[in-house]
Amino acid sequence: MAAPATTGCLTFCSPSLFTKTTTPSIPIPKRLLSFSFPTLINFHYPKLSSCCSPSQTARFCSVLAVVEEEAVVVEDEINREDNADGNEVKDDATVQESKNRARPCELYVCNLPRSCDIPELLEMFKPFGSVISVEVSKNPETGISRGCGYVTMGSINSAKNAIAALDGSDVGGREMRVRYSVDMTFRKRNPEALTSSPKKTFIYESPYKLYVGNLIWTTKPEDLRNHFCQFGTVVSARVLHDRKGGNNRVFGFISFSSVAERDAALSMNGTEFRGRKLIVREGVDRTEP
DNA sequence: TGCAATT
Repeated sequence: MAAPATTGCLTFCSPSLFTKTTTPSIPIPKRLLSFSFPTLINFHYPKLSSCCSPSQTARFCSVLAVVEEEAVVVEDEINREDNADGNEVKDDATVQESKNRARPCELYVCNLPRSCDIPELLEMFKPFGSVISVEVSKNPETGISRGCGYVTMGSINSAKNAIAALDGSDVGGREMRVRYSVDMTFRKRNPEALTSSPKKTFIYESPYKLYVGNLIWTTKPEDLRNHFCQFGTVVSARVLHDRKGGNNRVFGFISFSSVAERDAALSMNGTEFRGRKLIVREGVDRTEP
């Protein structure tokens, strides 16, 4: 039997996080999740086995987190003691922690070709918003992909868009499935859970939103994002198609991380984008209740 | 290598 791999790579986003995770009591953060920090630090763990139990190591060697732009650690499950008998005894704190594990932007991806790895997955999801993390589940002994993985997006909106665009699409001859990830701790293999959407609605778009009209038919969210990122951090980009009543218009919404960025982007009104004069004005907030 | 898979 091949020895389990002992290397992994985690990307951190702030110095304090880095410091915290390198203390002996909390050797490795289990999860990387959303929201902004300014600094990205790459940190490699050459010897996971020296600070984790074998089972924990096995879990970890199948995970490689790729973090772009923003992230923060919210859990340190790896530090939890293994039960000596191997029995699943969960204390109240553990149960509570799992219940609190709201991951509305995390997607479960399956039916991937075994050859599909993190960079390829990242490329597929990037057009739909900032990608917080990409993981591919692998057999720790063989290192071969299990054909499924997790992609955490930076917003519910980008998660939704990614599902809409990517679920059922062809990846290497297979029909890739993209669903919201669900916590399997309490409801193992519940088929309904596969189609469930997050209970909690967080922020779909930032309040600093603009309407962008008069787009050409082929405009994609990433085109909008690329065009407007010169003004700062694009939180979300959406493109809508309206062909009702003889209309054939394409418009979109773009949101920024600050009012200053939003205001700067207003200057695009009347400018040309792919042969058409853009209409850019303040977006009406129609966030769902 | 696969028709279900959940870190």
